[in-house]
Amino acid sequence: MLSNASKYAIRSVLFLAKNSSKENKYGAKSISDELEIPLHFIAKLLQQLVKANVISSSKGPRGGFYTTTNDLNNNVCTILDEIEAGDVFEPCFMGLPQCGDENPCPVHHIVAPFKEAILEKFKHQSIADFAIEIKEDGTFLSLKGIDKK
Amino acid sequence: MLSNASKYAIRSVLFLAKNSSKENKYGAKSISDELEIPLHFIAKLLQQLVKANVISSSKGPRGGFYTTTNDLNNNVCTILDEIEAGDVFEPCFMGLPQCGDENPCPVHHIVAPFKEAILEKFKHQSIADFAIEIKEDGTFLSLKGIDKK
DNA sequence: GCATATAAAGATAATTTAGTCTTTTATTTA
DNA sequence: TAAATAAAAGACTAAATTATCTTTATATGC
Repeated sequence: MLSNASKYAIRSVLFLAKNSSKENKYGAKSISDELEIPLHFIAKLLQQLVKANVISSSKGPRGGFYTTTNDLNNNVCTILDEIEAGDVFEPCFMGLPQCGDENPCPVHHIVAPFKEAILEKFKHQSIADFAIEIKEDGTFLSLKGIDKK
Repeated sequence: MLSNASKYAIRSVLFLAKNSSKENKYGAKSISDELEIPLHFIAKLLQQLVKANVISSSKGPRGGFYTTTNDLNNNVCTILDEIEAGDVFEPCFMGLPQCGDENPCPVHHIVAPFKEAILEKFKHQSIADFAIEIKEDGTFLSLKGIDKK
């Protein structure tokens, strides 16, 4: 459903939202290490997100990527709009060109509520709120070094 | 989540399950037309499914693809096992290598129930039952010629 | 001001997925 | 038995996605 690029981008932004500040920046290298994402790939994506004002950056020693309180007003869909070509959630799960409530594919009744739920989160929850939730719930953006049960 | 190949294959098999019989076969061309799938692409997939005993075929005039009652005992996951490399539903929505109930990503609680629901259908409902349900519910495998609302 | 660290930019390469084309083989029917 | 039809098989092409590499620009600290 999401491309690797989108997954990488979302996790990176949420990571910065959770951990960074103007005084505490993260270089592409450390994000790459922390989230186990190919360095040059995530570097590209981060650049793109800076240009789109989703995150911020500064060059030079002690430079890196970070989020401002203003950046945090965005939501996850802002990221997707930047990375993906079209609407990621529009295409029918079974590939029908015009699947919808009126003309449903055989799994529409299962897929539609899921899409709604995820869209609610991605569209209507700010990055800031999402990051707070992640802190509170203790969910993960990386499982580096976590021993699998 | 599903590749085009999988979507094409699933729709084709369900189409045959719903419409075909030993006496009423469908050529690759008519399936391609009916479901609006590239001819040579679906031809390849159908061949693959015949070899895997998911559907049946016969060559020559009045030949084509069809399903036997035995074929119909399969389920959708049988198709996916044939077309896709690994488990389509295993990968985490956010890309975490070991996301699960113990170590959930930030959307695991939304995604997991969906995966369960779709897997229940794809793994535990026979193609036969699925086709019956499609007939009863009037859901669509193709929207060719349906006027969009 | 110089060395260094880091993002920015752009070119290139590799892989996967999607789609097409051609030839061969089997079956049916006249 | 010949002609027609349709699947089977395999080679090939195209496009999208993923990933890498190299160079340039900019800010920092000494």
